[in-house]
Parts: sequence; C-alpha cells; structure tokens
Amino acid sequence: MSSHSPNIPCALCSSRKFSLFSDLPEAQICAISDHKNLISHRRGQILYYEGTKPLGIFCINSGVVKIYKTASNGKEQIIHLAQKGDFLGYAALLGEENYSNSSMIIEDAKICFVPKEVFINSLLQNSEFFRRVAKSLSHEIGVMEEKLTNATQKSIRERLAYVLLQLGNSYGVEGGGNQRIDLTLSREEIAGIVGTATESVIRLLSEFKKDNLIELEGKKIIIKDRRGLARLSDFYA
Amino acid sequence: MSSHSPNIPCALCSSRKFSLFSDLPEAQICAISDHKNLISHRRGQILYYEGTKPLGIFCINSGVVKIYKTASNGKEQIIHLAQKGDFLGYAALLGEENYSNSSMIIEDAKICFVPKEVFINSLLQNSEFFRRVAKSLSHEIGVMEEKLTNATQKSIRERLAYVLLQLGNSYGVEGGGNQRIDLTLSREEIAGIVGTATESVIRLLSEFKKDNLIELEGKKIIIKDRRGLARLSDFYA
DNA sequence: TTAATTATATGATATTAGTCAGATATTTAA
DNA sequence: TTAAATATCTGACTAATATCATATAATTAA
Repeated sequence: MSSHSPNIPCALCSSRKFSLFSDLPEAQICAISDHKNLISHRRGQILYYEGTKPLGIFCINSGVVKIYKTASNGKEQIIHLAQKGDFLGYAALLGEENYSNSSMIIEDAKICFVPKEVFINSLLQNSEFFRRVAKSLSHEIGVMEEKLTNATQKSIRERLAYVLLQLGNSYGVEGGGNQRIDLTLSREEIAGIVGTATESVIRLLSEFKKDNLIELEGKKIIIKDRRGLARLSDFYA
Repeated sequence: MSSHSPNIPCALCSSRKFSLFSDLPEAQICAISDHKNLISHRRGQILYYEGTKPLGIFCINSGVVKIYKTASNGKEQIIHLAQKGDFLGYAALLGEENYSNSSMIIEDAKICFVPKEVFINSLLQNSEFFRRVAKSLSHEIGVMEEKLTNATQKSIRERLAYVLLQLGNSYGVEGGGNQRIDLTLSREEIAGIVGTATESVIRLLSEFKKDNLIELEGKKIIIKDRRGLARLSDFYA
C-alpha cells in the first residue's frame, strides 16, 4: 500500500515553507533530514489509530489527511483536515499520551515521518522552534473552542454553510466567478466534519443547490454565492 | 471589587503542588514570586474578556473560575471550570493571540497574576518547565477533541449525565453513600457547560431526580447513583 | 419587611434533525 | 462487461430539543 520515495532532503522540500520547519537553521534541517522517512500513501490508508503510542511526528509534503475520532455510536467526528506543511501527532508526542484521534489519507499523499527523539531534540536545542510549536498548539486550542461553541450553539444548516466556506478557503479553485472545492469528500465525510447525519447533509446540499448557493457535480461542490452562504452560516466576515 | 492580599511567596503556596509550578527550582520560584500579584476576587467578577490582549498568566490559589465563549446567539458556552492550581491564559500568551475566551469567577477566588515576561523567561530558562507547559497544552487539545465529539454525537441527556459525573469527580464531597457537588452553578450555567437550553437542563434534572439518580437541594446537586448516570451517559468507566 | 427582580419549574407547541425504508446512481470487483 | 457493493437521494415518520408562555419560588434591592 505505502511506498518509500526518493528521500528528498528537507532543505529542498517544497512544502517546508508552509510548515513549522520553515525557519529552522541549516544544521537542524540536516539533522531532521537525515533521520526522516518520506512515504507515499494512497487514499484510504490509515496513518495512525486513536489509542496507539506515537513514535514520531508526521509532516505532510502533499495530499490531504483527515484527523478524526470515532464516537461510541460508531460515527466519525472529523476534527480537522490536514494538508501540505501541516504537522500531525506532535500534540500526542508532547502530551506524552497515546493518540487522541485517528488519521486517514483522503487524497493521495507524501508524508515524512520524523522519529520522536529527533523532533524532541530539535525542540530542546532551539527554543525559538519550541516556541513556534507551542504557538501552534495554543492556536489549535482556540480553534477547538470555536468548533465546540459552534457545535452546541448553531444549527446544522448554519454549520454546513460554514464548513463549505472553510473548504472553499482551503481547497477552493476560482473559475467563472465561482469557487470549486477541489477535494473529494463523501457525503458521509462532510457529515463527519459538520457533526450530523449523512442524510441531513444530502438534504441540505440539495436545498443549497435549489437556493442557488452551490452547484453539485458528483462529489465536487462549486460555491456560487459566498455571501449567501456567509449569511446563512451566521458568520459575517 | 478585588483586593490585594498579603503577597504570600510561591514557595509557601498551598496550591502550588497542584500546578505546573510544582517542580520548579528554587531560583525560578523566587523570580516568579517576586513579580507576581495575589488578588482576591468575588463571584461574578470578570478576570479577562475574549478578544483582549493577555499581559500575563493567572494561577488560581483558591476558588473556581469559568472559562467561556459567548456565541452569536448570546448564549455562553462554558469551555472549562478552573480551580486551585490551574493556569489561565497561557495558551493565548504562547499563541501570541488575544484571548479566545472570557473568564469569570464563580466561587470567590484568590488568584496570582504573573506578568508575561516573567513567565516566558521561566519557560526559556527551563526547558523542562517548557515541556510541562507544552504537555498541558497538548492534553487540553485532546480534551477539546473529546468535548467536540460528545457535543456532536451524543444527546443532551447523555451529555448532562456525563457533566454531572465530571462535576462529582472535581467538586464532589462524599457523605451518606452519596456525593454532593459542592459548587454553586445556576441552571443556566449548567446549560452552558452541556451546550443546551436552560429549560432542557431543568427538565432533565427533574427527570434524573424522579429516576432516583440525583437529589436536588436548591442549586446543590447530590449524586445518588453514579452507575446509573454512567449508564445513561453512555460512558462506561 | 416589602417590592422588584431574577431563577426555577412545567406545560404546550413548533422546529429541527435523526432514523428507517426504498429507489436510483455510482463505483468496485469478479 | 456484468454483477455486486456502496453511495446518493428522497419520502415518511419519529424523536429530541428549542421556544414560548406562564406560574411559582428564591434572591436582591429599596
């Protein structure tokens, strides 16, 4: 399923500029580069499972990964979609806990694995790097607070509209005045992001289409009216 | 409203053993001690508001503080109840962002304020301390993931049962085979923790009482049947 | 103490969203 | 290519929970 690719050095990595590694000094980049492992993954592959022990961190070079928890009712709550430049698993590592979530490739990906010791040593040798990692963790907490508040205080319609806008921001491709979400998600996965039933997503997408807010082309969603969605999402920005 | 108390040194602080400061070396304890400020707060007082700039961190010596976000519908989502030994505001500080939430005293409290520079210097001078803070941030992320998943995948009844069990764990006083939650929360605040309407909390509490799971004495809740609540919460532990 | 305010409680109703069932479309595997 | 499996869609129904209204109790202020 997964395959090792030519191990391009971090110094030449095209996604590094998007990542926490972006300003690391030469020496540390080399140390990490020497110990990392670039692996190609196909859609559907699991990167790690909730409850298992983290042995290092993952750094996404390309592709998209969903981070999710499986609820007691069997449904997936998607916490986050991670892409190019994002780090995965460093919270579990720094928290000295097992993974609190699972992760699965949803768009073919190339991902580097950096062993725990190498990553931790980099942090300890470079407090500026440590600060950036802490900053990222802290930011994540604020994001989660926002998600929790939306989940409890907003309707499914509002949340779906908001999710579409966010997907547009992260994966949108402009064209003909519209914005095409260039990411293949099943209705069930969209439901997992919103935190609702698959049928509800299907119904609401039909409704949004009828109201000329979006266009549907199979699994692809094209946003036609961002303002309209923003109004619906109760999120004016 | 608030008053300065005799500025007891951190070295003698009774709540330090519960906090991230617990294993700090003597020299740093003194540095912090020299710059901190112990202030007494009454129920209802605001410690800080969402959107404002953090100037330091708060360390709770005694009392209880609610950390919450105000949703666009005006309702409060309570993120967390903080007590003795808990740190507040360090995520915003390390995230170099304004506060992502507000905090209000709900049980008269004594709280130390440690200025930003003093706290950051301690982190940079002591990487073990920095690691503990990062560990705490990381743990918090896992907790928030769990809360989000519960919010989207569980019913209000399940969530209320679970919240009562948690309040019992944190503020419970055993007696007569029962567990009294020794914390005054309005029904509205409980609704804010669960993420529901006040009337729903009132109704469900009445139902739990009818089913002999709890006892109600004004605002105080006595848990009579932890197993029953655990079963109801769909959380078997 | 009394009045005013606020919190709690309960009923009635409306709305939202979940579940179940069946039809069609799409994807995958033989 | 065809069959099987899976995903999407739609309708009908149900259940959960929010909202609104009103009554009572508790708390606060005059």
